[in-house]
Amino acid sequence: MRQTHSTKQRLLDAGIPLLLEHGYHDLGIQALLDATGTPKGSFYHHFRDKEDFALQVIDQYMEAVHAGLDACLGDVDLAPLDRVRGFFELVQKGYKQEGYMGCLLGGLGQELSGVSDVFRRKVDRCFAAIANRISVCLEEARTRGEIPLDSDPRGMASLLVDCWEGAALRSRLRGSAAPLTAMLDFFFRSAVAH
Amino acid sequence: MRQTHSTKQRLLDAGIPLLLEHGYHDLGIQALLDATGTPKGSFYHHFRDKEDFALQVIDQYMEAVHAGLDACLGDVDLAPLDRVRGFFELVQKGYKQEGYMGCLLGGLGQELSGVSDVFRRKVDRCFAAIANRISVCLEEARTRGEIPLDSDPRGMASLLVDCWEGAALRSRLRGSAAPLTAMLDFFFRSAVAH
DNA sequence: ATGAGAATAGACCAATCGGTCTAGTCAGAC
DNA sequence: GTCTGACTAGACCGATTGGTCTATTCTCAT
Repeated sequence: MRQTHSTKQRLLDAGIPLLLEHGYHDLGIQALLDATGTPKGSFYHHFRDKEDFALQVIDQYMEAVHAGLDACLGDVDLAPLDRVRGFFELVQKGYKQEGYMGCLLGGLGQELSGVSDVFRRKVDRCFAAIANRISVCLEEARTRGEIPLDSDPRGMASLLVDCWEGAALRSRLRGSAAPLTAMLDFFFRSAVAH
Repeated sequence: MRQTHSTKQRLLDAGIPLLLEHGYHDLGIQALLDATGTPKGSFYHHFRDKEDFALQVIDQYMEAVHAGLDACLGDVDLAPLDRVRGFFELVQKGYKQEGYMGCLLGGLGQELSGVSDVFRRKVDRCFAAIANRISVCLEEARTRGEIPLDSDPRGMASLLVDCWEGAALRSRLRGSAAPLTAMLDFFFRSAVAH
């Protein structure tokens, strides 16, 4: 395997911003090939088809997300609730760098969930995985008394992810971080005292 | 103009569920034509092109939304906050009837905002219009003391719409109303007492 | 050195895409 | 009746789509 790694990786890396911008159906294989200087034969050597490619791009995206979660949620110097907020602020910085194109999961989820159960379930599992990790932190916040004892960490984590996605869409539409920060402010203020 | 009205209207009516399910790029003109028994000539008589059609479908969708707002927000027998909640519960009923396909604005906004400024701005204006009408009700709630006097009705309304869209996406992914009700419960509980 | 398999390279394919074009049909104005 | 413009009807078009195929080149183990 000569430089299989670099070619396949190059395609996956280019896939994230291209799928973010164009979505699935508007991104032609040829456009991806042109953008990366890859011949078609290579693409179909490394990927079964376009769907396989997009699914692996999602995996690639999720690796970065989990790396962000690792970095933020594991910071024991911070209070649990601040770790969670820190994660979303990190993601927000990423959005800004990409020019506020929102979240790949939200984009592909919206475009494809009506037409493909594979993508629908895949994206849902990704959201559930993120919420799951956040709920651990929220549970710790609960036992520490940072949030009310009768809070529901799992429900709150899922809600947080859902609302974040909505704010990310709006942020994309407006090309601004305002909807994201407004959402975080509201959520964390409400979570502490309800 | 013989039955221009019924043909054009038939296309627009069919466009809402078809665009909801397939999104923009996956909905071929021919599929729309087949679904409605319309010859291609008629389509291009009534619409400049596919984009023009989709934009008019959005207008059609917004008419229903504004009708729902009229019905709910004008109900003076209810407290202002309950009117707002009533609106979203009405929308939620609609989602259920369509099999939880989410919101057309969110779907097209996600798919097309990276690729078309026309759609990006259009969808953003639609969200802003909805939030605007809701903010009037929230302002009334504020002066009546239903929510804290230092609340920001405009910001809250925008936030509510954004988070709703996120919950609608999740509801679509899971084929369930749970994310929608969870979101509403959290928001209205938090809005009252912050 | 050579054989094997991984990877590259791009010509090629049928199908579908959005859109155009011309012909014909229809209702109402005069 | 007949003229006019709105509307229907679908054949047709070039471009592009996702995907296949064969030929070639490269790397590494032996």
